[in-house]
Amino acid sequence: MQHELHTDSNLSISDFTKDHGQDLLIHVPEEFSFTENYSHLSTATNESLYTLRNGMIYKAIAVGQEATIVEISDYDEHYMLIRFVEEDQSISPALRTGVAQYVYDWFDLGTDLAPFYKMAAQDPLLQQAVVSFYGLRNMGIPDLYEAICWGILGQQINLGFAYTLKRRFVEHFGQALIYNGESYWLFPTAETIATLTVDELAAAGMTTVKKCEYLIDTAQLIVNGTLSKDELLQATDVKQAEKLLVKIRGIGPWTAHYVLMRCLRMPSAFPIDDVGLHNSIKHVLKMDAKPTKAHILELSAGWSLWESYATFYLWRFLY
DNA sequence: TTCCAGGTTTCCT
DNA sequence: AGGAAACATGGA
Repeated sequence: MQHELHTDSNLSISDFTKDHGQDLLIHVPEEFSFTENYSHLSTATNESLYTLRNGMIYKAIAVGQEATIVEISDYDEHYMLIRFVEEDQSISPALRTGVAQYVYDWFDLGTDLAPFYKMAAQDPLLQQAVVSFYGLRNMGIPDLYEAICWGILGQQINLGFAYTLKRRFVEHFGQALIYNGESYWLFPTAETIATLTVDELAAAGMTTVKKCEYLIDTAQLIVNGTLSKDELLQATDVKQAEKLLVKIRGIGPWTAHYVLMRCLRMPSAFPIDDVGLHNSIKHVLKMDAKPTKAHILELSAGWSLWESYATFYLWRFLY
């Protein structure tokens, strides 16, 4: 798998961060626009896991058993600023490093987008996208359980309702950190959900019974170690990783690729069945009907190793 | 009421 | 392996 990743794994997070008093500066690559990523985040309706205010991002982040609330903002051309907002909280070195790692992963700062932009400039579907959204990163979901849940919740329902379900799930079973009287939520842990019953999830407003089963089953697989990021990363390629995921009830090809794209960061992950992707292609090419799968395969023939970024950029047209 | 939504499972050649 | 049918549920 390593040969497929666009990142340099020999570097550690400390190579990208520096202290700024109590706060932290994190280095951003050249092809990066804070505004563009902020604007992407602002398209989420009814998001329960972060808050946007005055150009700054507020989010609770857990690292092991610790957690804190951070404020992320644009600093200068080369850095973002991560501020630990809880005044009298002492931040352990492990938490500090973990937060930096999380933000680095969340914004996918390790990917060199130059080759993608070069390819996209010649691609009829992508050339407009990469101009319009220059500096946008594939903002991911670093936590595997969260990524799988979000995939499952989003299956075959409109996105607005998916956000409603996620909020109910988070606010019933997640943990809230309080700052200035406002709650900042951590996504429920697999450990928490693994012990619940379908009835308990249903009582929390998770109206689709099948989804409840899938959420609990996958939580148990993660808790008992059957399913992990390490296991998936050891797959030789996307196809094999997909096989590992699709074995699980509730995870089909779409969810598998969605998770491989947004959590495992596999460049070739490609949720080709995604109705949003279809609508976006239809929009960009001014088509009367949604493209067929065969047509999409043709259109994406030149995207090798950038399928996931291409998809992410095309989605951006939908909002 | 009908149709659609960031699909998956089941069942069928 | 690949394809059609069944399935579930809220919102427009």
